[in-house]
Amino acid sequence: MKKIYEDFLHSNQLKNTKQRKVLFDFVMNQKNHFTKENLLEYAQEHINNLGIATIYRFLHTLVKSNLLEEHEFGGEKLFEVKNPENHHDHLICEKCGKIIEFTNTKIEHLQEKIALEHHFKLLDHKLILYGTCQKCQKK
Amino acid sequence: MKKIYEDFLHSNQLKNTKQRKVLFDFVMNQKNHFTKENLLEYAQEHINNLGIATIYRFLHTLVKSNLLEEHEFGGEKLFEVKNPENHHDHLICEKCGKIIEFTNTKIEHLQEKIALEHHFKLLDHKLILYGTCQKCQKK
DNA sequence: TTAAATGCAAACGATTTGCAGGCGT
DNA sequence: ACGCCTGCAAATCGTTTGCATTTAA
Repeated sequence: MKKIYEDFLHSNQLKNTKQRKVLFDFVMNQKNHFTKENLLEYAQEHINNLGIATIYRFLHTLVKSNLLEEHEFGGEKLFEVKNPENHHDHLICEKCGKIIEFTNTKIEHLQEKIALEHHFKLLDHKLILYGTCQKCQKK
Repeated sequence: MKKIYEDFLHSNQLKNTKQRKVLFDFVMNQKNHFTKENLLEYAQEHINNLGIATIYRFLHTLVKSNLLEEHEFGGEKLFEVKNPENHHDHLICEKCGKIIEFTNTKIEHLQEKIALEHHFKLLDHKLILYGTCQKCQKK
């Protein structure tokens, strides 16, 4: 993962600055979703005067490099490390915001079939289920 | 549809102003997606000095009343008349932006199953397939 | 009559941009 | 040394809000 990133930087004549190193360290260790504030907070503990613009520029870079995925679930944008071998979709509780990840190969196959029927080449998809989790149903 | 809307207005002590009438006329005749600019353009042909704030307030009202659905596909927000009997998902060409609507009951059933497995009560879902349409593949 | 709605402009939050100086290669 | 990168502040974009005035019921 780190290697892919550094190769990406190199092949695009991008420099591995100390800001990017810190930012990438944070991202690489995220198992779940994170916001730009999470990233900013971490970064500012390590680098003085780190500007918000750097955060935005970095996130764009990672999304373009296909190492990060951007979600807009509820209000704020969430980012997540994109791992092709570990694709998943999301089930979200509308009351408490809890996010559950799932995969379903049957649905994925059906998606391919639908794309085919419309002569599309399928590149990506986004499936979000909104509901109420068990705890919130009881309340 | 118009009746549902007027009932909604009445039961919420909302007034059927000339602005809302014009705005609703536009919305009611949309078979596909439209943007707030589409709505604004139409409305300003009929009413002088119609402010953008009125557009936003009207759209909120309709979304709350459950007569409109809001999408955030690519860049700008799209609105669409919400018809429970005609639910559908979207297949989008990433090159030309073409949007195709589809329904697939098998997928819907699988979604219910997934929600059940996680003890969620399923309320809504959003499925978007991104791909390249036939025309754009040839280019 | 009176509560809600409108237009306007100012306020707002998130994101982007231009630029002068700094830093990695 | 060169060109990319950064921090900063100003600019921008979409959207929201406060307020004085108008309008539907």
